[in-house]
Amino acid sequence: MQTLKKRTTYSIGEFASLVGLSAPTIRYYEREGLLKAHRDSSERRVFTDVDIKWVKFLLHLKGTGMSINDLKQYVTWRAMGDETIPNRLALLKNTKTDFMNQYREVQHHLQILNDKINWYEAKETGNNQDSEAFADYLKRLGHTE
Amino acid sequence: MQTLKKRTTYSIGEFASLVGLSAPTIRYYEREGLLKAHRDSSERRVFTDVDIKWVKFLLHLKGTGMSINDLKQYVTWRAMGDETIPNRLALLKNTKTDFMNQYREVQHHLQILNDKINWYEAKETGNNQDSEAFADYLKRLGHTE
DNA sequence: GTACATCTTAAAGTGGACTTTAAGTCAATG
DNA sequence: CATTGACTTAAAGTCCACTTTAAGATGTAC
Repeated sequence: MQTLKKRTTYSIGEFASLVGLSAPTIRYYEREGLLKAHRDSSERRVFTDVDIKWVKFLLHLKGTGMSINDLKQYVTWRAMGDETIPNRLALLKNTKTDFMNQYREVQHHLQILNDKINWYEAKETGNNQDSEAFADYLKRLGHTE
Repeated sequence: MQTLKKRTTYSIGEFASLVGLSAPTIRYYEREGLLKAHRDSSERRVFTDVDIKWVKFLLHLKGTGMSINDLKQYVTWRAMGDETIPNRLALLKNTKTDFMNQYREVQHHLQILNDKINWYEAKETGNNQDSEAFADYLKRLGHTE
């Protein structure tokens, strides 16, 4: 059973748009050690599909709240081999804990935003009980602060 | 039926810690026009419970993704009276739309973070199918990218 | 063979949201 | 009545994550 691997490579511009970043940002990430590019005969960066997967993974981590510095730490540990798996796991779990806390807060913020939108809409359509104040409206809904 | 209103006032330091900000941040918000403080006989800022409610409300809006500039716009419209309610409503609805889009993205990021944590844990306890690659693991779970 | 897009580097600049500094005022306490 | 701590202002500084600039090299299209 023979497997044909597509051997596609990308310039920094192609690569950048494939992962949704700018070329300067890719260079910046490389300077920070988050990725390393191969080079062609004239020192131009060459990227592969594996690099795409890697950057997309980094962006997922970043999207959960990890800073560039956190990512650097992760990448450093990764380069050190399997004995740093506990470190990486702890970092990811802390990230998750922070994320979940933020998540809860943000849901409360959304609730207030929704309440305010509904309050304005009631006010606009004249459905407001005698121009009820927002604070009283919230109290009536059982939403604090 | 007589109502006793507690007439408590706060210095900037007390106020700041009550709303979870620093005194310089309160001054910064005042400079930006997000709030205005009363002053005592020696020009020191004086805040009330109403101000606390107001700042907390602003922080809820801020927590849904509104920038200081968005808040300034909101406050400006608010000061112009009820004819700007449609403007404010539109601003809040746009904020909500942006928020919901971000929310969905971030949930996907969390999914990948969770998958990676579980993958590491499987790897640690030796429960990994022959050191299955993360990409294959994701594919098996039906999680893209 | 020349124009043009795209790449290369190092270094400086940007935006947002504060934070810090410096120099001074004021009220209360010992 | 001097020290202390909390306040006042304006202006400069900080942090993060990029972005922009400048000056030059290279490969491709006509």
